[in-house]
Amino acid sequence: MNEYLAGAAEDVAPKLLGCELLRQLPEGCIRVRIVETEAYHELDAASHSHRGETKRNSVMFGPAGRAYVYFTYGMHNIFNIVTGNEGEGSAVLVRAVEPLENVRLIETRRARRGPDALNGPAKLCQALAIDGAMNGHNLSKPPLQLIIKPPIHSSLVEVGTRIGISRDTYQPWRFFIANNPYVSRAL
DNA sequence: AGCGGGATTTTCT
DNA sequence: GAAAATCCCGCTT
Repeated sequence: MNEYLAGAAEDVAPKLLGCELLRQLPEGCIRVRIVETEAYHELDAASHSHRGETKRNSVMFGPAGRAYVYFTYGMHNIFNIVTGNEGEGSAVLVRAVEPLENVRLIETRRARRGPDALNGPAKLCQALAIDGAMNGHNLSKPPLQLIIKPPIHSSLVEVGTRIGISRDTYQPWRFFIANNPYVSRAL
C-alpha cells in the first residue's frame, strides 16, 4: 500500500479513485468507495505544507499511508491521505465517497439521505466519525483502513480545478469519476 | 436554482 | 485580527 501512495500527490490522487475505506464503529462497519479527490503538495500555494512544516501539518511530511485530519471553519474536520516520501509535505484530500455497506448508519449519523450524506469533505468526515483523534492514524489497520483497488479506466477520470481555495486556483488537481452521482459537483 | 449569511475555532500574519 | 481545502438554512428569483 505504501508503495502505491509514494508518488507525487497529483499522480496518486487519480489512482485513489475507486479505492475503498473501511470504518469500524461500535454501531457497525461502514464501507465506502472514493469518487473524488484533490492533490496538495509543497510547491502549491494552496497547500497547508507550502510554507514548511508546522505543528498542524506535520503529518503531511511523514510517511505515506497515514491520515491527515485537520479542523477548519470552526466546525468541520477534513480527511486527507498522506502521499510521497517522508520529508515531502504532500497529501490527497478525499472530497466525496459513495456508500457500499451500512448505508443506514451513514444516514443516521448525517441525518441526510442519498448523495447529500457524503458529497463533501466535511460531510464524509461526519458520516465516518473522522476527527482530530484520527490524525496520524496508519490507514493499513483498523478502525479506519484504506483498501487499494485496481485503478479505474482513465476514460472515466475527469479532471478539473480544486474547490474552496483562493490561491493557485487554476491548477487541474481535482479528480473525480465521470457521471458518478456522489461527486460533490461536476465541471 | 441561486445567493447570502451564520456557525465557531485553530492557525498564522 | 482575519482567513480558512465548509455546510446548511432561509430568502429571493
